[in-house]
Amino acid sequence: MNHQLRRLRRPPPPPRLVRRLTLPQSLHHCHTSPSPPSPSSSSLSLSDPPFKSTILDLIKKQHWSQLKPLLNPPTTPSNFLQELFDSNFPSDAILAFFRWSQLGFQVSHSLQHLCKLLTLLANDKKYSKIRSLLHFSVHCSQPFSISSFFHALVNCSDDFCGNSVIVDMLVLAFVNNGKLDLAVEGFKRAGDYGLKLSVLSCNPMLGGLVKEGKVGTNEFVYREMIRRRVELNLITFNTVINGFCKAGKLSKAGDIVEDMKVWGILPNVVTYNTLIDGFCKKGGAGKMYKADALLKEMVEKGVCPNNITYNVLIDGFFKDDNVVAALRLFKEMQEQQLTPSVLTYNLLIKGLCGEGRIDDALKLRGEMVNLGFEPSVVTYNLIINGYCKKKMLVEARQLFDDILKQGVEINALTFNTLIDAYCKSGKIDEGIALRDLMLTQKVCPSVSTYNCFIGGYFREGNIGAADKLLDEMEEKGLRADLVTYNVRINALCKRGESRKAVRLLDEMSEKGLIPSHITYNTLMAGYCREGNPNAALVVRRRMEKEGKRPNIVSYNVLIKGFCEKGKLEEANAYLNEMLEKGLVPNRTTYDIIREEMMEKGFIPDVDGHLYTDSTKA
DNA sequence: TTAGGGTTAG
Repeated sequence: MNHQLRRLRRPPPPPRLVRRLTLPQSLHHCHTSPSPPSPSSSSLSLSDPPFKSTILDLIKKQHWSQLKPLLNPPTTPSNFLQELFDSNFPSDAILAFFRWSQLGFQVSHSLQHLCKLLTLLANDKKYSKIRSLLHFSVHCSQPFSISSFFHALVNCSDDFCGNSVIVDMLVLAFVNNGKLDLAVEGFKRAGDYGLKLSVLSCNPMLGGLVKEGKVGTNEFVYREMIRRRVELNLITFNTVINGFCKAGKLSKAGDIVEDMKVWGILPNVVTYNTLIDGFCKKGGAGKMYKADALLKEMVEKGVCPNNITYNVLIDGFFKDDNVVAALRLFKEMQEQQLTPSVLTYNLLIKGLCGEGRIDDALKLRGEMVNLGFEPSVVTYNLIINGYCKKKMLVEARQLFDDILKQGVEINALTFNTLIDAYCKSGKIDEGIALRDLMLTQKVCPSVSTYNCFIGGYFREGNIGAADKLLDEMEEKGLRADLVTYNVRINALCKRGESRKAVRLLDEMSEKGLIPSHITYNTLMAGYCREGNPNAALVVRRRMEKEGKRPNIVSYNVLIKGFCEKGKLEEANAYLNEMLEKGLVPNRTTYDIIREEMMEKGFIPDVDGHLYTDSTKA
């Protein structure tokens, strides 16, 4: 211990206590072991062995009330702590005092003291205590800057390994407390100091970055980990692959799979599931073909698909409007002896409801109950939504009342689904009654609840009521979100005030909200409806400047806009551009073409290209 | 210690 302490490069010691610590009278009688200090010694220092062991005993037994009188002015918790350091108290005891004094006296110890304690614990290899101390410090104490932490740490110790462990756990503490920016800053600074971090902190940090959609930082950390020779593991690769997949950067995800090979790490079922999900959700044209090919590849390579593999694919095929393939996979899953979960059934119920096949969805609910699965609130929300989309409001309400009676824990989403359906069918009063029920059921109306009502009032043309709700929402501390703005923009566009609506884009960016495809498409549709497709093109440029490529709906809007203006050449040009970009035309695209262009002699072929009778010949 | 589901907006 002494040897280790000598290795600490200490800053000049703070002045010793002016007054030597004085043992309160009560303490002369209460300590049992070791032998009490002599009654004559009313003034003692922690360097006196008997007094030291008394204090140590009090700390170990957590007899704080007896310790408290020692901390009266001019002694402070901080200089008492310094005494503990100077008197070579064991790290455990110092830690116990540190935490108690922070909680009991609401003091935040200095970074110097924190780092000193951390290095003591590192010397003693008490890593779980370092982890919890840092978690506590990041969670409860005054915020501190990364640079001052590093400064204090290297002043305390030049032990490379110990300091690396401490910083590793500091980064982890930031991640676990949702302070990702600080975690990344700590990671960068560790590189400046040449400290070596591990996957214990880097993997969770990568995971956090994926959740927040920060794909650029995710890639930076990954590359930096390789450069700093951090020993990457399977989880590192899977997490980075997930980051790229979520951002739609599938070829980069593929590059990481190649990196894995270089490292001699084989992709596992998580790797494949992540990639398959990436293709299902962001794969563009032919995505399900590629996803299916990945399923075959994993089987060939001896990686066994699991529940999640099938869930992801079933969801993907439903979203691709391929009900047959989705149901085939459900069957295949059971043939593989894989038991579907509640989630699997929910995906199937969602898919069937989306196709309007409520009866089939209900049959599946029966099947899952027979198999012993308890339908979740998600299951019910899906079925209620299915009824609502088919305008079967009576059935939706009946199911809602039933599950309420059964004691299913319905949530804001359940209410919102039904409220929105009422608002859309002109029964806003019924919606309001439901909101009252929400309050009695102790379910808090959310921003989405307000969005449903605001949309409803706008649809009715009751601008005053909508504006009032917007104010009420803010008063209640609920901040308008992306959908709120989309609803407002849509309302303005429908009233022929697209120019006013465009101004809301600036308000959004002031509030830190990023407009979505829907935002821009709504604006473009607004201008097109006003007979001004060229203004829609200006919106499109703005959208592209913000890094968003037009999607199918964007093209549909433009094609329709130019069609209605009789500018068929332009309409056709946008259709071709859409096909060149690998976007797959949907039903709306065909409808637009049929309605607007077929009478002009154009006919769409199966690829979505247009031809006339003469070109076909 | 990494992968999968529900509402509102085009």
